[in-house]
Amino acid sequence: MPLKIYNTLTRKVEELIPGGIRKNTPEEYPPVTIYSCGPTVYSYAHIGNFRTFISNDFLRRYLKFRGFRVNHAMNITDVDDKTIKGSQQEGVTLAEYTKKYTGIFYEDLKTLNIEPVEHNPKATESVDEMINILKRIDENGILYEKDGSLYFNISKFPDYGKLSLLDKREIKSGVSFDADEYEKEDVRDFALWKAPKANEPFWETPYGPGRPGWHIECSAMIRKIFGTTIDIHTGGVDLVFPHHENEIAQSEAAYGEKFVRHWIHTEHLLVDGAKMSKSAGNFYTLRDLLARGYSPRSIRYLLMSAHYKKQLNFTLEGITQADQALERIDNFILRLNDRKNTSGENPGIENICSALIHEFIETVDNDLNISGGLGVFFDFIHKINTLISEDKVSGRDSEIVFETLKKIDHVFGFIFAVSDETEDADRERIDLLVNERIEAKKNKQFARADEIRELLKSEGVILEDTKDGTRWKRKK
RNA sequence: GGCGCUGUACCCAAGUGGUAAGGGGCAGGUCUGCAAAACCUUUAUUCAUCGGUUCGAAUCCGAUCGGCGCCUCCA
Repeated sequence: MPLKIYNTLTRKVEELIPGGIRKNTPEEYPPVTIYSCGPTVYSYAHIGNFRTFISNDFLRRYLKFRGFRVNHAMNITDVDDKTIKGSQQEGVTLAEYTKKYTGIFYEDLKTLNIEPVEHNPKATESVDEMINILKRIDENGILYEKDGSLYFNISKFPDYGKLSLLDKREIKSGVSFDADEYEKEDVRDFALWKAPKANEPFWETPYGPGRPGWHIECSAMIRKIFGTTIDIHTGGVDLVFPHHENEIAQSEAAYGEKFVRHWIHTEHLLVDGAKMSKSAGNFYTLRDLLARGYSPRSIRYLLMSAHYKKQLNFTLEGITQADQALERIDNFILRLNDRKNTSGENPGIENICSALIHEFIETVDNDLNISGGLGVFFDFIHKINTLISEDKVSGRDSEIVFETLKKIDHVFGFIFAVSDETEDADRERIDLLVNERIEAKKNKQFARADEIRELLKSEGVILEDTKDGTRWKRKK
């Protein structure tokens, strides 16, 4: 069973064939080249941004889990209207300004347990490659200059519009296509290079000074890192038009070869059923949510748990539900830990574990069906839980289960990766109290036992009396 | 107006021709000194509505109604 993913360009679910030449196993393929449109570092990224980045992270992790090697780049857009404006308002250089928000962005990625990727190119460090592309487009007669800016001539690139089905679109009357204050021959031509304005940073080129148009940044970084056709290009749906359409036009017009094999677009996150916006009061950054006491792990779970091609309606209630799902996983791990010192061996465990891996792959291979994968995973927990209740899981068995959980967590990143669950400083004291309570119960001093239970409860520690003894956990 | 996503139980959410996964919640049960927690069991003759194709449809086709997004910077 091959891994299949929906391709925005062809509008079909297609097998992923890295390098374009079919091989027998994932390991035989060349590394999967992936480019993800990253953030513009002008402010804190919001949770909608992180939905896309988590969906990219899931793709990357799953490919590795399946045995593919990956070579993944995510850019940092560190020059555009917003970053320039922001730096001017704060009275700092563009570089200082973007450095601050780039740092914050990386911190947030780490908080959400999003894996670092192999390359993080910056637009400002890729200007040489942009000039190369400008030259090639110029040589091919598709570039024109007007008032110091350079434009892409859509009429000379017949393939223009194939990603966004532009020929099928009709322009709503009243929508201005000329909103960026630059003169163009055709309203749909787009700026490759923008003439410098007063007090704005600029770079020297053979075509004169100026700064990059937004779209050419990505084309240049992809060329610089990967050189040729890449396997996967990802981004949010809003980037289909015009950003990705323009990337295709530039790169293919410049180099005459296929730009990208698979386009993957993550649908938008809604908040309380509507588009997130500051004016609507439903705009959240990651840090807003953390300040309200929600855990990064729950947020990761929630953002990950729905299929990438469907809009995800984010609610605070949803985080709570995600948190409860995670608690089921945590309780499972606690129960598993309790089996550590039991002896014996249940041959059925190994079968259940390998069945989980097989079913998981079979499910998720179908266009990254994460919800289905979660279903398979919770089924597995249920099966093992039942065996634990029947006393049919030994210490050795539990180790096999743990190994399986670790494998799956390479994809999920929320089973064990719990940065917010550090070693409890009060562990010793709590253990002592718990033991005192066990003694009290033995001696039928129930008043004292209840007193200890209440004391710990007031500190947020929950005791669980099981038939094998008492264990405790922190209330979330 | 065009394009795209979408409508599955109280909430979240899989399932694209073979008879409704999973999580939360609710309700029972087990365990317990009592509780709590945990675990177990149960919870949609039905998939927005209407019609069609088919031996068979949530899944395909047509119509209708509804939610959301994009078409302007945007993950």
